[in-house]
Amino acid sequence: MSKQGLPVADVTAGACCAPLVREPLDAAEAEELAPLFKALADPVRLRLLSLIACHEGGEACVCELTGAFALTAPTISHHLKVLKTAGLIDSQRRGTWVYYWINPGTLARLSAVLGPRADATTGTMAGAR
Amino acid sequence: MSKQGLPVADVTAGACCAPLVREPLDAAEAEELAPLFKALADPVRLRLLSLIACHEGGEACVCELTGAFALTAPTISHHLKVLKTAGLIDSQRRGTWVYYWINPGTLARLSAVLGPRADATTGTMAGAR
DNA sequence: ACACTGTTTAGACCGATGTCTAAGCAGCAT
DNA sequence: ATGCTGCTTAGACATCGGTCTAAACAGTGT
Repeated sequence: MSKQGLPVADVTAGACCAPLVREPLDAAEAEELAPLFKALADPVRLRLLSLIACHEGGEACVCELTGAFALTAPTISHHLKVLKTAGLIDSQRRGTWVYYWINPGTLARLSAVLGPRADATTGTMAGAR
Repeated sequence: MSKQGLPVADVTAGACCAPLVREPLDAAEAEELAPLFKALADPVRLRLLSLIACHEGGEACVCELTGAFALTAPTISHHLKVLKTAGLIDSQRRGTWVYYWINPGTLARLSAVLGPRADATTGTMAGAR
């Protein structure tokens, strides 16, 4: 159960994850990372991400998310789109409802970039470089 | 000396760092975290942070940073201010030059929030829960 | 076919943000 | 004192971003 326990394996992007504090980020990496942080740079989106990740089964229906905020459905939909475009979540329509789940690889990558010795990414670097 | 070697101890905010994916972020935490991610949500600031962190001695003079970008000094100054306001870096004037260094606690906190098992924060949670 | 519910798209509005130029402040050196 | 260099502040300008309402699209059920 719980997709959150998975070993993360899938690190979406090609660029690897030398922590920010280990070697200087080159311009290209920075351009690539900034939009990810931008997607996280909103309290509503942070909570959405968290709600989705923590929801039983590792996925949540939009209707369950909308209720948690004092915002209209279109606004929630907008935020979900931003998160999805950034690659932080994925979605699928199932009958009437649309379900969203987290893409753990993207999250892990960000954590790795910020972390002083971000190894939580598990096998991704295996001590290399 | 290198302030970056410090044991991090100081995790600025009171709210601690249950990873995003472990339990739902409440509104207050989200409001508090979002500005930190916003500070990171710009390629120039990401590179600045990285340049500062990686610079020998753990600190860098503004004049060394400005050269790395095709931007005017005021713009760099602005970005440094944003990072400083967010608590990601600190600075001190020393004679003619102003030096900036990273506040590793803030960075570690963010990494912990994103990471599935972000332990990099060192003793902060010590395997609890 | 129709109506009803859930979700997204389109467009408008307004405040926030990145960049610049011009000007100010802080130290150092002549 | 005066000027020179390093850095920041102030203000202007253009763009981006979050929110809303209105309307469209997708599925289900009668």
